[in-house]
Amino acid sequence: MILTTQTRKETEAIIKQAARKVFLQKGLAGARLQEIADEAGIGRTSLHYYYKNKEMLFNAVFSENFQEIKKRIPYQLEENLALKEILIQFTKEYFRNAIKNPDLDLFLLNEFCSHPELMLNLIKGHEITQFILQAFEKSIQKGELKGNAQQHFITFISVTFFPFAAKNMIQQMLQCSENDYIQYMHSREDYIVGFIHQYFNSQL
Amino acid sequence: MILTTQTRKETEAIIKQAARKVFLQKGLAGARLQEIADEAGIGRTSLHYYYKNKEMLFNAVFSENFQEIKKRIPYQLEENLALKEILIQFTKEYFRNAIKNPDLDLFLLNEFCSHPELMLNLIKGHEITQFILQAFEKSIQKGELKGNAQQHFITFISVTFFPFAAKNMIQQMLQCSENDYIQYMHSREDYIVGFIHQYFNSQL
DNA sequence: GTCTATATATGGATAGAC
DNA sequence: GTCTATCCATATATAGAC
Repeated sequence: MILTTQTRKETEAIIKQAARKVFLQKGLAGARLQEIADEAGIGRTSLHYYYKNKEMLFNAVFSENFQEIKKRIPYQLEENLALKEILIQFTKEYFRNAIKNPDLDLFLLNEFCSHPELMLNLIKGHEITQFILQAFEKSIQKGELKGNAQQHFITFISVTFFPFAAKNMIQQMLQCSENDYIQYMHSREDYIVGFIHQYFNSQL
Repeated sequence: MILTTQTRKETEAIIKQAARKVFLQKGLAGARLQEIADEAGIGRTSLHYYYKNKEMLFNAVFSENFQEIKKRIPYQLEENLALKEILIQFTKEYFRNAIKNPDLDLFLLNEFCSHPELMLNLIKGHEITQFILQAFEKSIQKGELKGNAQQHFITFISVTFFPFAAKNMIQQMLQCSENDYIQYMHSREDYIVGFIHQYFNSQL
């Protein structure tokens, strides 16, 4: 670490980055303040100077991860864009950001179990879920799609979200390196666009 | 709880079931022995009579979950079954078992992160992954499918596995009860069969 | 703002009566 | 085989010197 005079904000940023790494790997219960302090290169008790306790540190980190996930989701989608276009835009934006941070997805999935109230807020503050779900419903009404909006929706988030959440599982199933995995995800973006087109064609 | 004379095995079964519930929910680090004991209806310290410590209890439970996942996977698939049939049979068998135990899927996903070596064994002992992957490759060679076997494979496990791993997330996104979720998963089985048929048709 | 020392809380493990 | 009491380790949190 380079010795310079750091502002409080800078030190906090270093701590949060260290904490993020440990929390994503070990979870809230499994993370040790010692490990976070080591990772940040400061004394363990100094952590308390910046963040009163573990939970507040977790919340600080979490609310940033939270923002990061939001950034993956294009909320400027126009109202009367065709469903196909909505899905394609969503996918591109999501992939662009998720490839950089695939660890966040599994973390989120776990948070939905352990802190459902918090996650409900994330969803509610940001009505993309309802927007896409309703777009599916409209599309069914228009006769572009058959069947059930919920099932289509589940399929869509499965093929986009899961490959990131299951990063480690996929690597081991395909017996490939991390680099190979990243390659697969890069080419998966185009694959999904094709998948969306076929999904609509085959339903007619 | 009904008071009868229990054999050691029976008591162990009760403890493991209680422990399973708590471990799946909280993970190894987050689980409290007190909670497991309460759930099992015995004293906290009595746990130690049956299992020396937390880790041994965890391993006992884990090795059973391990068996349970194996049961979901039909390994008696015939060699020259058509890919479409392989996928349909796999899906039916998987859903039949996963609906009863959707919690296991997220647990597994996490284990692939925290204990990759163990999980690799699970995969290797049971070559279903390679079998399906190769079936995709053969199908591409035969001209039934276009594109990349790995991408098709990832899509297939995404649409089958993810809806269980993301149980809580889906419930909150769709703002539905647990019963509604189970209903969706029951009807999803047929949806997936349709999905598989369309997947092949649209590729021609 | 960081360190040493120390307090406190929690939870896991053991001993021994019954 | 279960309970009470107790111990001990770990990890979080605080106080106060520097």
